[in-house]
Amino acid sequence: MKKGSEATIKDVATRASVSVGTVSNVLSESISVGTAIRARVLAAIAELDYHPDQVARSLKVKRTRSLGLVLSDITNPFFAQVLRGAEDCAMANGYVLITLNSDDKVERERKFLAVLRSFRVDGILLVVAPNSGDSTHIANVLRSGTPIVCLDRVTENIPLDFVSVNNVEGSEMCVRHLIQQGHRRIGIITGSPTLQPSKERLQGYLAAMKEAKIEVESGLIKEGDFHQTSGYRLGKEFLLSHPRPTAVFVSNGMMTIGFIQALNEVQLSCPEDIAVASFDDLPLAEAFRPQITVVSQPAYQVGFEGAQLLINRLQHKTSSRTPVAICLNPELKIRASTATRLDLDYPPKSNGKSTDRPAVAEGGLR
Amino acid sequence: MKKGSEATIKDVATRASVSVGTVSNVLSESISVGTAIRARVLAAIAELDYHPDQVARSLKVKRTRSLGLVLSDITNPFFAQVLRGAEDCAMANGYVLITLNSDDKVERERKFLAVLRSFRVDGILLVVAPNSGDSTHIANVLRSGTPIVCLDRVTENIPLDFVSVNNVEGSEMCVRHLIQQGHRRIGIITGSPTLQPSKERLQGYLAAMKEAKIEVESGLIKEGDFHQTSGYRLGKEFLLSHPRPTAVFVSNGMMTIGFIQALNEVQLSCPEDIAVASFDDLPLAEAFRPQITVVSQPAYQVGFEGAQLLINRLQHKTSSRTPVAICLNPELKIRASTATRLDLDYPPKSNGKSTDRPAVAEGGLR
DNA sequence: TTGAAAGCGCTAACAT
DNA sequence: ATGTTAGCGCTTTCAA
Repeated sequence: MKKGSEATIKDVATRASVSVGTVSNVLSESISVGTAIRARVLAAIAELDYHPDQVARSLKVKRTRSLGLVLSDITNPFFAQVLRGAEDCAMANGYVLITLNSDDKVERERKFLAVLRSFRVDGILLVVAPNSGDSTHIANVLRSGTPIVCLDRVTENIPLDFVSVNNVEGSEMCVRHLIQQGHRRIGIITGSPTLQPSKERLQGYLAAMKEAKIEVESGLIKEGDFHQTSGYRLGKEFLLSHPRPTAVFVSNGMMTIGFIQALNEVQLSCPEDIAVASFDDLPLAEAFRPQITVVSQPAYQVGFEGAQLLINRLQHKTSSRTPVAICLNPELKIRASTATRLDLDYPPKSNGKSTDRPAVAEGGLR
Repeated sequence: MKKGSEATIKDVATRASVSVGTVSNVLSESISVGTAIRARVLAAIAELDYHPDQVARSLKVKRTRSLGLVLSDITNPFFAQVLRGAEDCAMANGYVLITLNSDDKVERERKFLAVLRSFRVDGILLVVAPNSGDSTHIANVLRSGTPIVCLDRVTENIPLDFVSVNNVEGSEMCVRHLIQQGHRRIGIITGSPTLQPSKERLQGYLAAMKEAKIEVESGLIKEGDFHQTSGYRLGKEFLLSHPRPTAVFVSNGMMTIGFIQALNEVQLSCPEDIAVASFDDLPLAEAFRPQITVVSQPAYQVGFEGAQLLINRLQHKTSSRTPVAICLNPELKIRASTATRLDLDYPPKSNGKSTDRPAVAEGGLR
């Protein structure tokens, strides 16, 4: 073995005066080896600082003990948590994770899947980018024999294992809560309409409104893209509109940051002038004044269970041929941003309480 | 080639009726191949959906085209940005990134470095965990011939390439700004004293204070750990202390979130009652009311330049044997949280302005 | 320009 | 219990 390069199994064998097969046996621990020889081999391994070559091993055994994780953007705290969950599960099972950020671009997704195929990852965790119906690149991966587990969103055409959160129920709970607080004129900032969770959260909103027999004007639904800037822009629109909604449900955390920013610029206070609730818990949701009511997603768990599902498939512990769908429950955390209870009598008596809420008096309670 | 597994170069060769060597040649594009044959090979590749086996290739060429990134916690927005920078640079150069979260635990770091060695990554980007002087695991990686570039922090004993931000200057600028605003009684919440950036930020604070000839009482320095909860806990301590500091410099972003939380619980307003400045820009620093004055770090660039440096080493574009140190400049972004200018006359006239700032009158301006 | 074949480090089947 | 060896898919010499 030359300095400046890794020792090989052959170096170890030579130093311990045994055959490579024997070294391999002490390494694998499945085939028993004589105690004396075993000790010699172990000593040689330590002395040479030998680290088995996974590359060579992978070529031989046709498994790399690595998983791919393609997600939209690690900068989003939700996905950072998903990653931690997936990593913990992967490491616990001896797998290593290769993470790639698709930025929700199909071209990037396509390229990254190709890269992961070349690297021969054993399986892939995928947060699909919104695609325009063409998912041949995904189908091709499957045909090559590499299992895929979808996280957070499903593919349109291909039936796949997938782990997600009950978005419909989450936003339904949340909007129902707003309604219970007396709100009728409730706005929503949605994500891109091509994204599954975005659609479902809108759906939950609509369901809750319908349940309460509240008609939804089109102006109350504004289409964002799950990024901070759209939350800011559309927040501004809502806040400056007449009549203003009395409550807004922002359908993800990044947009909520933007919304709060808008709220601060306009001179309105929350929850007196307008109530706010958000999908996604954020470390800062509790730091804001007021603290934000949120639908909290078990993000870490999404990653962990996804990885577990994938690994089970790889080890054939999951026998069913049909896709497994795990749907985790979100949790509504009611905080100060929706604390004000609107008066349900209409028209409101001039008791002074509603003087600073013209929007409510004008259009909130029909 | 069987269905359910990847096609090999041999499959392609057979289908195109050429030798594997020829297929390899069209793939590498370095050796010219007859146009007709070339076309046949390309067709076969497409038909078989062939993806070259990087594992086999790596074994042969002794390079995996993968890099390792060991950082403390991807949940911290700073590191999420670092990752994006490193990934972009890596992908642009045909490398794939394997990211591992050490949680600043040496045992995890040790294990992960071993994993990365086994996976034969070509190089490693490392945000070192605070170690107790023992960095043999790092030295061993180097001896094996794998280059390491340190990010954000340096190792104590081993001279390594490294990319970081000028922490001393950053916090010095910031504290100097607070002093210019008339503050004298300035508190600081530090990170773990074992962490390089933490030490340096404290150092900058001390330098600015010394420069202004302000004596620093020990009570003004509180030791946190760069996590949200310590910012909250120590924030509470500061805010409830008598005399209270008139300004606090929180030395990282996570702790600032906690600090704001504390600020909201105590009935104090910022910047009137107390000014706040933070190391690390956060997406929410601008969303808070008031907007927070911050020392913004070029996090993305840290990752990008680090990866570039590493790749240059791998491709022998960086000839120097001695370690390269890149130190990026942070930027002070002055915002509303430090907007109030304290009266510099002492003792303050009873003009009503200072009545709600007993701490200033009592101990701030000596 | 193209083909044939050695060999990268490892595992596993087989031989001793 | 231990040693020997073929071969995983590829690149790269060398020969044709």
